Amino acid sequence: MSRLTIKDIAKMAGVSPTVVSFVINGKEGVSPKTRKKVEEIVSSTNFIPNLSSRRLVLNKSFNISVVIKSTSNPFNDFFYFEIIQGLMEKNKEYGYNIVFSDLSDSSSNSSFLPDILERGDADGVIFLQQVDDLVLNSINKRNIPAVLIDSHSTQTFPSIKADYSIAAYTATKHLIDMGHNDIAFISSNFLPSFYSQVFAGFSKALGEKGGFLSPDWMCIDAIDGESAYDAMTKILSSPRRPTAVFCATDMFAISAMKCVKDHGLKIPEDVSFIGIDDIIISKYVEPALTTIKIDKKAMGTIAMELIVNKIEGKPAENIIVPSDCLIRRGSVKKIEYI
Amino acid sequence: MSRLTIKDIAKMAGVSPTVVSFVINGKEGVSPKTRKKVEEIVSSTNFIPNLSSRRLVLNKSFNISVVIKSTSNPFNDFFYFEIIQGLMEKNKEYGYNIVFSDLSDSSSNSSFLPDILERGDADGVIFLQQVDDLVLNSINKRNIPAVLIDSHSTQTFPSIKADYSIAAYTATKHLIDMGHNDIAFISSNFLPSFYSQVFAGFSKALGEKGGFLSPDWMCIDAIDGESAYDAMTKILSSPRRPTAVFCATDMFAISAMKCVKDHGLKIPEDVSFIGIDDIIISKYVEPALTTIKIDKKAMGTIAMELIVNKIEGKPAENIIVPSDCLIRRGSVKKIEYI
DNA sequence: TATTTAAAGTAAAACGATTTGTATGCTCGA
DNA sequence: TCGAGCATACAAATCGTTTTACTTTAAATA
Repeated sequence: MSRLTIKDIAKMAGVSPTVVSFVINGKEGVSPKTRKKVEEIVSSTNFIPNLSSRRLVLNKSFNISVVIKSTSNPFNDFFYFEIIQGLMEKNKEYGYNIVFSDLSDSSSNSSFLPDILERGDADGVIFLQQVDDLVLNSINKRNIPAVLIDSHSTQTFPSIKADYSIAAYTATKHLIDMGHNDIAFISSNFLPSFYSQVFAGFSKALGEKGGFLSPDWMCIDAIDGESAYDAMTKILSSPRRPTAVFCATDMFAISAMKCVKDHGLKIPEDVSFIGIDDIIISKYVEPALTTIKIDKKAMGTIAMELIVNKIEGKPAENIIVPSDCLIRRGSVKKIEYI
Repeated sequence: MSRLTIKDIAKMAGVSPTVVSFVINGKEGVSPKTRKKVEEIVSSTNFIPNLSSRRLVLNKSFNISVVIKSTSNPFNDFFYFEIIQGLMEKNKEYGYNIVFSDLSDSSSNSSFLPDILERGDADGVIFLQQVDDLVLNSINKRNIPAVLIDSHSTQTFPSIKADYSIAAYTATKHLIDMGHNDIAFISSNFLPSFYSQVFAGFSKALGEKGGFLSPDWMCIDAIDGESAYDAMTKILSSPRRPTAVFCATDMFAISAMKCVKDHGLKIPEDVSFIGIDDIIISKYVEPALTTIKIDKKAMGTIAMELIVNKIEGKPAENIIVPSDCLIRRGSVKKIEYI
């Protein structure tokens, strides 16, 4: 027994397929009486119109492609998953298929795009994290509705970003409020936009209080856990030791903390730490990491809204999610001046 | 300018659409000469046949639904993501769309299935983690090819499982080999199959060496981080203290370790710990957790193979992935008997 | 009552592929 | 030379919807 078609329903209701289609799609031109009759049959038979044929005639795939880079470091997985939960939750309102693709699979073709986009099998695409400009160019050429999440791209696409300047400011200010004056800085300059935001926020807070900024304590080229560890080693080898370390990401913070512990120092007694992101691990390291929460789930729900707007031809602006939520945990010591 | 169709290609090649279709699908009945001509035009125009129409005529969605429970605890995210990476990697060979759905969205309908399955818009489905029997019944009724990952269901579906009996045995044996005799046990009995495997492995190892099994140290009803913490509290309050704790999951281990630290005891000097799973966090806690690796990525790639076999009508057996890989880190102390 | 107008319903043509059945041309053997 | 047999190629039907253009029916107007 194969699935019911619209013709079957039409026959059962004693009307033409057109009427059934009208009823299902809530269109005008059907009398209340027949509308009701059709509706009853539709619901009693649990009829759902065949999606393949709708796709064909409407020239719409009902797919939204979500692109990730599986080659990135495992810490990103935490981000991804929270974002994805946001996407899926919001999508319940829309009913698209959320299709995952990995950017690395584009090696097969020449356009740098995942296969699903190449085939024209998605109504829109959401990119998680940083995307290559080559990819975005292809997207532009093909006129595919796209939304970027947390990307520091020069291209103009609707995007959802965190304000890392505010995050860095909030974090640094907290250190200062807790009595710290000698603060080290570990960040990445790999993404210029990210870096300039972080540095702006950091130095603004420091400037307000006339804090001390030692070149020995400035590390701007961390890129992963290892390099953050190395950066911390260098900072510890400088003549003076900072009382606190500001880290542009929780990942940097966790690795740098490990370095400090390996040197036999105590956190936060000897050195305090603060990060940005609030990844899941941060709650479980010893001591738990004080950090600024970046609400990835919210980024997901907003991304879903934006992409659907874009698909439907409505305007889709850039959104910046609040990024000043301080999560106090155990990695920052309050310095009392007696 | 809209996409090329098979008719356009046919016209350009001076043949009928039938021939183009045959060439694209590698079918017999086309002369080498025309085949070559068509192939050239197809590749020079980058022609890709419209998927929607293929779906309609072939009655195939080219979608595989991957079902997760977003309501589960955040630790699961780690599993999920590794599995998903395995799925996607293997899928490069097949070219399906990997579509995510959340089981909790089934509240809208009465069949307990995610919408995509309800609509008949997936050729198969992969369930991550434990699934309700109600759901599986619906799947059975609808004859949807399905594969279960790491599920302890009574129903018969092709599945990919870890052997937690071997894992527990390997873990416990390691503790014994390291000189431990007094070993506590923290597990969940929420899933009977999981529990019986874990206990079998644990007690087998203990039995071989005539180890000591104290009822004070047996906790079988942990369910999450909190309850594992509480279980550990109880164990510590017993008259004698174990030298090591076996935990059925890394999550339990990490929480129980926290409890031990909160009691002012040292790991592994005072108490040793071993877990099962090797989730990402385990590497970052203090001390890093010694554990048995469950290869989630492999489970993903195998799941993809199984579901495609099932879809294509080939046999798909049950697979048990090796579960005896010990990851030695810092949470187990070697007891020297002088 | 005759005529106009709006409302309700339908038949048929799309959408773009696959596939079946048929026609054409060619080679080969008798 | 004729027909059988085979390899190629094609026309047309099909999948299940949506949508356009048209027909019927009923109500409203004069």
